[in-house]
Amino acid sequence: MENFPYSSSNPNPNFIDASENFELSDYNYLFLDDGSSDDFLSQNEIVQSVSDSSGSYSNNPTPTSHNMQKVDAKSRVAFRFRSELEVLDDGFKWRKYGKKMVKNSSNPRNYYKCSSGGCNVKKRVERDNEDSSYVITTYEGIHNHESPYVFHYT
DNA sequence: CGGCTTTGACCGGCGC
DNA sequence: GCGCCGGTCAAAGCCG
Repeated sequence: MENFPYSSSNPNPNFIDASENFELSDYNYLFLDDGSSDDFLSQNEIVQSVSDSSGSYSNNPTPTSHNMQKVDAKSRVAFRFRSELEVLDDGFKWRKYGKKMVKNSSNPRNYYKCSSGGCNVKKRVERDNEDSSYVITTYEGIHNHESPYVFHYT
């Protein structure tokens, strides 16, 4: 879990605590975008890349220090993990601003924005169409503040 | 009363 | 230009 790609830009112990909601082996790092191009993978392509690789991600980038740096530059990150709850507390306050049924999925997609003032980070959450015990969460942007639940040990 | 959800409307990009 | 599709707005309602 020390390779959690968001840890460098958003140190957040509470997110790691959320691991009790799913097995670590069920945690799948999906996609990382440096923002240099706009051809973000469609949701179908993301789901496809998961079912194809069945747990091992030889074709996908792994969170190295190199692309973690890229995350800091732009950041668009998708995760897929087993969870009964759609929204697990990742330490930030989110305000929902939309819900949409997307094509090729029977499940709705929910749109959230970080409710902290001036912070423009967005997040979208949807269930995996083929295995509804999985949840796909996509983060976009970098918080201009740290999590209100980060504790400092001095 | 203030902040958040809910929900349909609205809008912009893209393909035909 | 038109309609589909995904993303966002905002009015109304809900709840503390």
